[in-house]
Amino acid sequence: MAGSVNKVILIGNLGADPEIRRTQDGRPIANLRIATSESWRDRNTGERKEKTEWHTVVIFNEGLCKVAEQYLRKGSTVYVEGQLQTRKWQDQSGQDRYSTEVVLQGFNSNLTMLGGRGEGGGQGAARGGDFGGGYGDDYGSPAPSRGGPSGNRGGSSAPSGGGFSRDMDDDIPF
Amino acid sequence: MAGSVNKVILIGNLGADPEIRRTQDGRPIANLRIATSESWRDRNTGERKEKTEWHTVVIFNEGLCKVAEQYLRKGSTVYVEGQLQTRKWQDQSGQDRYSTEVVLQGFNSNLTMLGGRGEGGGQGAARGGDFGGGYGDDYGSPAPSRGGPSGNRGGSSAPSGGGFSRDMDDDIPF
Amino acid sequence: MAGSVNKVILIGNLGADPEIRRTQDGRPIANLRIATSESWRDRNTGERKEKTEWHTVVIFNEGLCKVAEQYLRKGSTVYVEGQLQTRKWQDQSGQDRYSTEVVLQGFNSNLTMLGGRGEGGGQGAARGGDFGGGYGDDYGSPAPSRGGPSGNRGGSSAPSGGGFSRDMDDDIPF
Amino acid sequence: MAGSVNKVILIGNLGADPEIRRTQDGRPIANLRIATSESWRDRNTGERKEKTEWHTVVIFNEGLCKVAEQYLRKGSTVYVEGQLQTRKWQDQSGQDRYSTEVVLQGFNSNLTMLGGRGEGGGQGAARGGDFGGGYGDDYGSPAPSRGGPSGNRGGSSAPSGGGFSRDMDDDIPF
DNA sequence: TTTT
DNA sequence: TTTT
Repeated sequence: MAGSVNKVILIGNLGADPEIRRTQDGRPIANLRIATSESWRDRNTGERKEKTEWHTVVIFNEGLCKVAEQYLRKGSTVYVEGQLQTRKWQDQSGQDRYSTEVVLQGFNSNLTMLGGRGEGGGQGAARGGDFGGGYGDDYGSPAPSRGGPSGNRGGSSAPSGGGFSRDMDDDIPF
Repeated sequence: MAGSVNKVILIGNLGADPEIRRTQDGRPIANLRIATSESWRDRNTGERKEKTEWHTVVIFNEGLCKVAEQYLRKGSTVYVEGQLQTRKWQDQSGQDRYSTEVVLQGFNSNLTMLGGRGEGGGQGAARGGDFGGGYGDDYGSPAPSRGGPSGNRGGSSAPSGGGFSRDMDDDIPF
Repeated sequence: MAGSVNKVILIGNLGADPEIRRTQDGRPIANLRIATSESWRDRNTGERKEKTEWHTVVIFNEGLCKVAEQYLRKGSTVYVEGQLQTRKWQDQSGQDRYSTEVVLQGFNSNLTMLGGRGEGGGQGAARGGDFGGGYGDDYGSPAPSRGGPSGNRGGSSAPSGGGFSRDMDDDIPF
Repeated sequence: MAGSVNKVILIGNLGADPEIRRTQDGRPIANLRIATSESWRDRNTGERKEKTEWHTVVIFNEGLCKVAEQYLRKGSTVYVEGQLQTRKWQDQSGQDRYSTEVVLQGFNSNLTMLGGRGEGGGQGAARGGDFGGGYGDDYGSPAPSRGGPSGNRGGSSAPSGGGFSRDMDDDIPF
C-alpha cells in the first residue's frame, strides 16, 4: 500500500507508575496507563460533565523505555506519539480476544514528559528535567538543525564556520 | 485535567463499503473499516515483509457521515482524524468485553477522501470529487480564512462581511 | 483539491504575555509567541547543544482568544493546534514581504494550557486550572461522547436527551 | 525546555518537480513546493470560494530525498510530516529577511506519496509504487511490528514461536 | 506553481 | 476485508 499513516498523539497523565519488563533476550518493554479527559457543561442541566478515557501504551523503543523508567511516575503528564495496534490473544477459556494499544516503536514515536505531579520521592522520582526532547541525557538529538541555528544549508553556499559536523544517523538511539 | 489531547490520524483504505445506521432520533452513524499497512525488508532473510493493521472508525458527525455515504466505498483511500475511545460491552455469556475505536465527533474530527480506487459503478460510486475539504458540497468551509483569500485580518481592515452558508451546529455537540 | 490537510501541532512556552487586539467589528484576535526547543549532545565534542525555534501564533477563534487572555502568560506551556498560513505585506520601502504564522481559526484548531510557570499574579494570572479541554468554563465540550460516559451509541439505545449549553457558532466560521 | 513538540502535517500537491541539490560533502537536499487548499461556499453570495496555501518543504533526510527524487513530480499528492523552522538570511540590500519552512530531518519526519497525477512519462516519472512506507526499496521498515503480526511480546509469556527476531535499530535508515 |  |  503506497502511503499509509497510523499515528496517535496523546497528552495525559499516568494512572500508575510505568511497568517495565524484559524480553528473554533482555530488551526492555514499558507499559503505561494514560488518562485523557474532556469536560463540558451540559446544555440542559448546566452541570459540569467529565469523561475520562484510558489508554494502554506499550514502548518497545529502548531509549524511550529508559525515559519512562527514569522520569515517569503515577501522575506525570506526558506527550506520547505512537501507532495503533490491535493484538489478538486467548483468554482462559480459549476464546479469541483483542486488545488495542498505542505502540511506541521505531522512528515515528515520541515520549516527552510535560511535568505534572508525579508522586516522586526517592532516587527514581519524576522530575521535569530536560531530557533532550524525549531522550535521556546520553542520547542524541531528535532532530537538530544541521549546521546549527544560523545554519545555512546546502548548495554552494559554504556553511560559515559551522558546517555539518555530524551525522544524525549516529545520534538516533533506536 | 488541564490540557488533555486524544488524537488519531490515519491514512488508509476501506476494507468494505461504509455501514450507515441511524439512532432512534434519526441521527446517522457510519462505521468504516480501514487498513493501514507497513512494509519493510527483513534484515536477515532479505525478504519483503508486510503487516496490515485494521481500524474501526465510528462517525457521529452528521456532515462526515454524509461524506462517508456519498463518496466512500470499499478500496477508497481516506484521511481520518478522530479520537481513541474504548467501549465496554457484554458478550453472549455476560462477560465484559472492550472494543477500541477511532471516533469522529465534534470539532476536532476530519474525514477526507484521498482518491483510491473505490469499486465504483452505479449512482453512489466513490469518486474523487471535491467535497469541500471533507464536507459535502452543501457544507461550508472547515476553516476558511476569515475575510477570504486576500484576508487581511484584524486591526482596521474590516472583514468584508463574509459569511458561510450553514450552521454546523447540529453536528457539533458542544 | 480533494483531500488537503494543513496542520501544525506545537507544545512550547510563551515568550511574552499574549497580545489581544480587536477588529473594527469587535472580534478579538490574539497573538502568541511560542518557543519550542530541542537539545542534543554533539557527537564530536560531547557538548550539550540546544536550539530554540520561535513561532508566531494568531488566534481568530473567539473562544480560544478568551482562553489566551484569561489563562496564558509569559512562560505558560501550551498545546497549540492550527494551520500554517503565509501572509504577504509591504515593508516601509514598499517591498513585498512574507510572514508565516500558525493560525487558529475554525473547527480544526485547539489551544490548551499545560501548566508551566506563567509570571502570574493579579487577577488575570495564568493558572493551571481546568478550562474544559481548551475552552473557558463557559464553553461547551470540544468533543464529548454523545450520550455521556457510558454512552451507548446508535442503534436502538436512544441517547438520553443530553445536550450542550452553547453554540460555538460564533467562533466557527463555516 | 522539558517537553517541546514542533510538528507539521501536510497533505497536498506539488506545484513543481522536486529540486535536488547537494551539500559540499555530497549530501542531498530536496526542496518541494506543496499546495494545500480549502474551499467553502460563501454564506451570503452562495459562491464557491477557494483558498490555496503554498508551503516550502526542505528535506535533509537522505532516504526521504531519494523518495522525492525517484517518485515525486509536479502534481503528485504527498503526505509530509516535519517541523517548522524559520531561517534568517540577508537580501541584496543587506536587510534581514526570514523564511519559514517545513523541514524533514531526523527521526520524526515522514514523506509518503499518496498518488495524484504527476506529469509522468520518461524514466523518472512519478508512480504510485510501493516505497516501503516512505522509504525506497533499499531501506528498512519505518516501524515493523516486532515479532510480526502474531507477535506476542515481552515478559515471561513466552512468545509462541515468534519472538523478537530482529532489531529495528538496523532497519532504520537514518 | 498544484489539485478539484 | 483494503492497498501496493
